[in-house]
Order: sequence, then structure tokens, then C-alpha cells
Amino acid sequence: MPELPEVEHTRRNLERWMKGATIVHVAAHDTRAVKPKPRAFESALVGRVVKKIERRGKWLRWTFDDGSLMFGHLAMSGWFEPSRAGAPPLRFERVAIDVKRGKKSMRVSYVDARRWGGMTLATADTPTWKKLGPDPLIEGIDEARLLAKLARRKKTTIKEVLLDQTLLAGVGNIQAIEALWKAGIDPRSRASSLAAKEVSALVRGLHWTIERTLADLAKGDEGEENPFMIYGRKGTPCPRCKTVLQRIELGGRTTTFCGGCQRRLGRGRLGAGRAKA
DNA sequence: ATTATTGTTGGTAG
DNA sequence: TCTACCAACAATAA
Repeated sequence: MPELPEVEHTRRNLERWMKGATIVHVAAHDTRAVKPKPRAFESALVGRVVKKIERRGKWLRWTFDDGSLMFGHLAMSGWFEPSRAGAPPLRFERVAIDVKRGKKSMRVSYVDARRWGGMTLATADTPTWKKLGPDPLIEGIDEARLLAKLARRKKTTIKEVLLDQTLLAGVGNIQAIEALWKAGIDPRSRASSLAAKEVSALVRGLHWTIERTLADLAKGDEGEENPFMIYGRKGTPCPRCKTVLQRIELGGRTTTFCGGCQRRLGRGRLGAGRAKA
């Protein structure tokens, strides 16, 4: 489920459900989903008041009244779901957090079939959090800095580099695919082959797809089954040029792209051999 | 039965 | 220190 837009959507939900609330009960059903171990996790959280919930890339950070922190990651299949305090556990529920704000009580459940995500308590920012690159929605993307960083990645394709969370925080497989399509850049292009002009188009593409996905999430159930322009649409015509979309693998991840209007960079020199789309 | 899946991490090697 | 590559983590849905 989650890349930057989904995690931001989740953060907004969590803020509505938990901000300013007191944690009255916690049940960690799965030892893999929490750190420290369930009993210690539960007792550390009970009685805490949620002061704020922030996001950086795909990571969430809760700050509590005593200054302690909780980091959360949804990995591939995690999400948070509201329900009634005291309700029986949901399918694949790993953690249930019961909160109370004024007279209102509710439960916030962490559900994760694949069990790759979870929550970690801490007293300071984790190394992983600190290493995250700029977040497109928080500090934005500095194109000159991005260009300089891409220039050092001589071997790797632009698609693979975009998934590096220390370069930009929050870009995942789908957002990378969509942004490259929007920018008209072939995902197989070496990262170092992008010039300022292409970096600029890519940054616009990233903002475009992030905002688009957020808008779709805001619709709730009204959203479409596949709200993306080309992700998951192999074999269908490109919405822009009608060429049949292809699917390949890059760095172990499925990549959809259009061979008709996404240009392969870094081939030939001085523009030789580059056909107009 | 086979294949694919929205992500990170830790080890290795250079 | 930085870059690149790979296996591991697990459970579902088509």
C-alpha cells in the first residue's frame, strides 16, 4: 500500500484519531511488529499523550508528552484502521492502540498481513530517520543538489536510484514509474545521464504524481481501482502516445514504461541518434 | 501450482 | 566513506 502519498494520507488520519489523545491501552499481538518486546512496548505507551505525528518519506514519527518517540513503517502491506475500543482483533491486526480524548474513546489498529512493517519506541531519532534525504512535501526538492547527487551514480539506472531513500525520501516503485513517464524519461537511462533540464522535468513529474495520488486518496472509496497512468497497465496503449506499454525488471522491481515517448538518455553524444518522440 | 506484490536491511565486495 | 549488488524477511491474490 504505502509510498509517500499513502503514508501522508495515513499521517493525516492518525492526527485526526490520536493527536491530543491519551493512550489508555495497548495490545501488541505480534512480537515482530514492535520494539521493544510486546510487554515493554505496551507499558511504555500506556498513559502517554500524543503531541504530534510527523512523516518523513515513508516513515512516521509520533512525539509524546514525555518527549519519547515512536517510529512507524508500513512496509509493503501495513495500514492503520480505526475501530471500536474493545472490539475483537481484526484479521492480521498486529497492534491495537486504544486512545481517549475528552469523552471519546476509540481504537487505532495496526494491520499488516506480510509483517514487514511495525513500530519502534525510541528516545531520539533513529539512524535510519536521520539518513533520509529531502522530503518532496516538507523541504521540497533542490534541483541543483539532486543533479549533483545523480551525477555520482554512474552505473545505476535513474529508476533504481529514485528508490534510494537517502536521495529523496518517500519515492517508491509506483511514484518513480509515474514520474518518469510524466517526465518522458526512459527508466533504463543511467542516473548520471540526466542534465539539468531532465532533472527539472523529473522533479515536476514527482510533484505531479504525488499530488495526484494524494487527491485520489482523499476521495476514499470513490477512488478508482488503479488511479495510476501507467503502473499496472502493461500491454495497454500509452495515454500520451498510444504505444503499447512495456514491463521490465530493474533492480529487482517491476517497471512499466512507454518505449514510444520516454526517451533513453546517455546514448550517443551531442544528441546524435536521438530521435524526436 | 505458479507468479507477482506499493519496501527495507544487512552483508559483501570493490 | 561511497557505490553496487544480493538475499532475506512473509503472506496473500490472481
